[in-house]
Amino acid sequence: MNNRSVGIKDVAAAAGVSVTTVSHVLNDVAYARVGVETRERVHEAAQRLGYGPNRVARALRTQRSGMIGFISEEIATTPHAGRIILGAEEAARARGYNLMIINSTSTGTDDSRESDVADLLDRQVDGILYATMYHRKLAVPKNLATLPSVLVDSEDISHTVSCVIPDEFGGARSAVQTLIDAGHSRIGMINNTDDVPATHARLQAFRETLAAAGLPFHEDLVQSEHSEVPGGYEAALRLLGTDSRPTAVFCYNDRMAMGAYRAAAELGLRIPQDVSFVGFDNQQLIAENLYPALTTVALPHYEMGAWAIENLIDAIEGKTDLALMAHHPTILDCPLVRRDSIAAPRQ
Amino acid sequence: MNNRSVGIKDVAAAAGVSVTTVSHVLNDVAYARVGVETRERVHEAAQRLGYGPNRVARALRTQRSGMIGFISEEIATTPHAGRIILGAEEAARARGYNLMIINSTSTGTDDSRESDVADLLDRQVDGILYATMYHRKLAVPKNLATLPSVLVDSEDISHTVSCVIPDEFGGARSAVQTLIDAGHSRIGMINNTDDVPATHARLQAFRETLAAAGLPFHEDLVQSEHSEVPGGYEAALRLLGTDSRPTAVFCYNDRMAMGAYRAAAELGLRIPQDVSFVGFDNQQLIAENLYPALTTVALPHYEMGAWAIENLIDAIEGKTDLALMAHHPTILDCPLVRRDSIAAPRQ
DNA sequence: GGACGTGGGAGACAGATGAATAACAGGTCA
DNA sequence: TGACCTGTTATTCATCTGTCTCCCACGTCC
Repeated sequence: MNNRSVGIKDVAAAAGVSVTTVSHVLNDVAYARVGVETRERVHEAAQRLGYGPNRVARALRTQRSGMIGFISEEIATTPHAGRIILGAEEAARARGYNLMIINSTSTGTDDSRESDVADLLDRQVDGILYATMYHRKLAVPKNLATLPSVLVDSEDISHTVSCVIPDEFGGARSAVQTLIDAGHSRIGMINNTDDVPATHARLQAFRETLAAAGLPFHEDLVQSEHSEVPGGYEAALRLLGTDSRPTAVFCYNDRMAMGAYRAAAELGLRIPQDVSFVGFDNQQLIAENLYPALTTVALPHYEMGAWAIENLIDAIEGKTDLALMAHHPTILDCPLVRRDSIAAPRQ
Repeated sequence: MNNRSVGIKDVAAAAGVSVTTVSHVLNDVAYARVGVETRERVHEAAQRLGYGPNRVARALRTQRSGMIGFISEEIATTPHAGRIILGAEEAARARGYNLMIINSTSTGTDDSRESDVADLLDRQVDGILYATMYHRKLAVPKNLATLPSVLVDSEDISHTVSCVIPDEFGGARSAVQTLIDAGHSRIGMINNTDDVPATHARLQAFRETLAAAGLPFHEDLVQSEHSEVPGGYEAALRLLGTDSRPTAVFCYNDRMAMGAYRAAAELGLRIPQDVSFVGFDNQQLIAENLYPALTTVALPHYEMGAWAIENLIDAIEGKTDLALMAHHPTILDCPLVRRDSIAAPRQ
């Protein structure tokens, strides 16, 4: 189909017109006046030869590469990256853009981060999507602001780059509310110990949602540990290993919930009959495969990737001004994914 | 640092020489003779202005874009994609290349696959890496063979495109051998029902390894199911729910092992005291977090990504001929990752 | 016969690279 | 002493593949 080495010249020769005319016809240039019959000859020739415009040459002339740089931290270590890439890639392709991927390390120096951006700049990308693997506030490379760019899952300390983040608070609220709606009044939380926005927002939502329902908040029903499976296990042991245990637990993430499941099993507690759980992150490998399957809150990674690209392209094409959104992050919903880990408390 | 809109012309003007001279100096062209003092002026000017060559213009002129197309199926659905991307990206960057990512669906038509490739061809990529998410034999898009390309984790039916795949057989052999070495003589296997190379190779390795150790093969100690957690659970119930149960089980993958863990727990069997397990895939989220942590075989996704890029670039730069390797796939090791799910059988 | 409408082409241009060549100092030879 | 050669240093010009801004040719109409 698409033979390499067939250029606009070949099409022009085949159609018996000049390259200018071919360009005009194929790009459907508004001001160009070309006869209907000529247009057909051009289209037919292009089709027959399998002509596709050389995007590199076009980029040089138009100063638009149609490429968007995608910088991601730690691409391989979390499944989240894949969802962001997918959302971004599909959105980009739908509008005729492609993605160039660069993997950055979260341990990199400012200089290395800046040179990652410089790399993309040399490639003449039209915009940059900068993704981090968990929600935090960071100092972006200085040169990032030289073209349209969007931060995914993080906030720019200086508020110069616009960003899109998940609604931690709302997600946590619906998680807790679901437990309340199921009839629970003594609810515990297993939290993270890291000082990141999610830790604080989810705890805050936990407290406020309880308060809104007229339920008391007990300090000792919140146990914090490192946000991995072993941490969840330890925290759950403390939380559930007493007579005054909660009948439901909101876990900081699905990994901690996985640890909590084991703690419950060891304590002889059945899920959800004896204790209900709700997680956060919707890591499918875990949430779908735990037994019983875990009800959890999904992070909108796909949606954030797509949102970022849509707005980036709008900015590139002059339809939006990203600077206007830079001061306040865009917040996307974290929907609850219902599975089987919640039941009414036993009387 | 890197200001956009500073071109070779600006450097030339600043250094008081022609653009050609700047090009010669910065590219360290062998045949160009430029005085030492002039060279210094050029370097100093380039440095001062923060000049970086416009890769698009260079690509047009040299007919080399320095970009490699990366087509992946189902980027988001498995963590494997991330490892391949990471291996590929790091290898590419180390040699001055960048990656353009395209997501393809395994359900796509031949036409859509061909147009994915055409997209990359229009972008003038120097080579293409085509990755699938599980090992199988497939018909590659016809236009893939028009430039250097490598298939990752799959084989080309027609043997025209070279490929790199995991050593399924060797990996399965070391898994089974480890069980034998631990003292087990009655070993079961939980297999997949899909007709893919891994299913057959792993079963074959299972039989041959038992035979090599002088152990008998019992038909009923191999149970097959759909290769997900529920399948593993069902198969394990059949395998372990009898008096003549094996003392160790080799699982087709870590997800099936996860299901098997639950079956063992329900049957009151302790791992590894009553039954040992070994998995396949090394899906960290599962293998590290099951209790006890799962000993398993790692698939060399990172290594396959890196190998593919190295050989692709060698071919692009004329250092290798990929066609020579096309007839036989390159096979990479699947190392065993020891954790805590294997013990000696009880007397 | 000049304005105007229509169909299409010539040539500059984007930012680099590479082959060919100019400019010049110094040396050689008749 | 002038013609010629040589080696060094750097420049000019063409090229890569499209796009885009004029500009031209031709007919027609008042």
